[in-house]
Amino acid sequence: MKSKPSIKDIANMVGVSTATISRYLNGKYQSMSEETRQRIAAAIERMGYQPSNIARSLRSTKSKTIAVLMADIFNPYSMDVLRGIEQQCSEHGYTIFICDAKDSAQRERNLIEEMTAKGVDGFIINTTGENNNFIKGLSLDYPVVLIGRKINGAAINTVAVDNQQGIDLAMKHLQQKGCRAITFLTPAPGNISPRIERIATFNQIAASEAFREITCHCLEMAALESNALQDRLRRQLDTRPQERQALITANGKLTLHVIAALNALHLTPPHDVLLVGFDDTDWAPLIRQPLTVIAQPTYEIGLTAARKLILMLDGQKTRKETATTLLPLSLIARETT
Amino acid sequence: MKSKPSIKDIANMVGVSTATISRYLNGKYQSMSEETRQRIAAAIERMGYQPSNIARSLRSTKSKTIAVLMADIFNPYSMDVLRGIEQQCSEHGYTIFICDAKDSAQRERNLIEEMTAKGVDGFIINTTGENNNFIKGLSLDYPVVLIGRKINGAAINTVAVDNQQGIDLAMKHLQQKGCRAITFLTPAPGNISPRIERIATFNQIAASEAFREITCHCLEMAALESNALQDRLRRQLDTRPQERQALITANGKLTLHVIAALNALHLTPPHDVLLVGFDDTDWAPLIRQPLTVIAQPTYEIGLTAARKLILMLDGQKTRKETATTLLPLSLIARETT
DNA sequence: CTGAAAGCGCTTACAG
DNA sequence: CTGAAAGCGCTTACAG
Repeated sequence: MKSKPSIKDIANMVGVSTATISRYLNGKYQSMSEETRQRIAAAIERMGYQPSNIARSLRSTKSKTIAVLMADIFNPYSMDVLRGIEQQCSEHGYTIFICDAKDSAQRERNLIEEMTAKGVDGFIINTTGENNNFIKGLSLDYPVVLIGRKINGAAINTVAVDNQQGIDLAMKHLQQKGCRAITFLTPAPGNISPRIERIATFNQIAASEAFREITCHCLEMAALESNALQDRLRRQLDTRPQERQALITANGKLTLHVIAALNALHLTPPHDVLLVGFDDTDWAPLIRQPLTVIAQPTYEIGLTAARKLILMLDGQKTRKETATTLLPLSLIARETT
Repeated sequence: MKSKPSIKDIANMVGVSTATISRYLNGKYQSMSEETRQRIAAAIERMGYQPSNIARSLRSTKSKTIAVLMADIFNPYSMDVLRGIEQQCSEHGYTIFICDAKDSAQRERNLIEEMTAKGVDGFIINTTGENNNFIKGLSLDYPVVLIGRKINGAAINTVAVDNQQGIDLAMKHLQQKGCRAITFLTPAPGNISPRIERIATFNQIAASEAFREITCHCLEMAALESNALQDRLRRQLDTRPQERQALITANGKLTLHVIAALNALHLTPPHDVLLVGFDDTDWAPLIRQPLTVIAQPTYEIGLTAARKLILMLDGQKTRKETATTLLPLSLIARETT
């Protein structure tokens, strides 16, 4: 392993000081002669020299890296969001550390500390919802953009989705299809804003005049293991066996489990029960019955979040506009409804 | 943004030199008095001091970071592999840069250079197959572990899967189900070793005595867009309309497209055609007909690769054993066959 | 247009 | 048990 050349080697080779090489590296070509510039270029080329980012970071206290923390990276939602973030960041010369909190608040905190120690320039966070004060504190020291999940009363830039609209879309759709009973299946909301918003909107619409004739239930699913889920679904659907019933599932992962349970119960949408899921996953159109879905603009969420953070990082001023960007959801009607 | 305390601040606070603080940080407790040690601990705690990893990296030329390059990160295979890598790395104090080459050789090269500039300690690479010499060169300067895709004649540690066995599993299974025609659908092999191996094994078994009565075709799919694929499949299946036919798809992404095409053609497995796919994706059991699958031990692949690399990094000697670990595939029979 | 010099925050022989 | 000092590879006023 031949040790890599440093700025000093290049300086010696060209016969100038390291300062000049540094200027070259930073594109300050006006402050050197054309000849010097060309000789430096040649030497760098010949030696295959690459400046050390870590040395640069140490000096400039900018590392050109961003930490991206996801509450659960293996949620299909997260994957697409990451794609958007990645695209935007690499375009602007930022590298990202992708971190998975695995739905653990403790892990989330550790990761944040680890990342500050790594010297990242900023954070994009899809939070577990359990570290609100911690993250508020972080946002005082670092540029932070929140994704999907808001933190109450914090002046933190946020990119989220219009959950009211999403639930509205789903319920109107099902109403139109003649459903007489709608059950909303959601994970326990915890401190997670989109879950809270969706549940609140669901209940609100359920209580509205327009839905007087429709029985609405919100069901928090704790356990996702197959038997419990089957039991729960069977009981729920048996309540009104004669009526046209519908299920709304709050995210892609949950949908997958619900479909498995439905299969096991030999219940086929839309005949036995209508089904609308949040998140347009890649398998949604191909499932036993292609799935009607509330699609999140996942790629755009990631893109927007990254763009915001980069604006904060590169922007002339500390752009403290702290806006919450609300992106729209859309309903894609397929065979399950 | 109050600037973070440095080792100097702690040293001043405690009234010792930075050398002593550094020793403390590196756990060299034997070389300081119990009292000093406790006072340092207290000061660090009080100030919320965190050592700067980038400064440490600069000094020690170890960054405790690993670059993970994936040819295509949005392949379901890649996701699970990453999970295994992540788990193993974080357990050993390594942070990973996840990079997506997006199937571009050029991008792959750029990423590698970028990562060396970032000062990573080693590489885990699922290569595009187009940078063999480049990666061989890299492996001379850095610890490298290859994932899934081998590089010919290179002394590089590799974690791969037993593709011969996988194809064998699939074909025997289909033979047993009474198929008279088997078509293997694969992306163009390029320089990608598992594709080459699977195609070779397929042809080899097809030519064997045991398969004399079975018509076997290997079909390289260039375009995945729906119409072209439908046409191609229709033509292939129309060849022998009277016989029991089967399809083997070479990876999860391809499977998804094939299923979509089959749906469009109103062909339902296993009635109209049997279907075995490589990769046990999360949607595989839930598809219109739960999918028979050759499952890769994806998580284990990632885990093993990371473990190998860490052994090279942390190991006392440069363990140049350069073994290729071959992991077994398994067949999960579901409703499509 | 260019260089000398200080310094970013650590680590590590060396000396005591 | 502890410190002074050099140095990792850069950048950046400052001076010319």
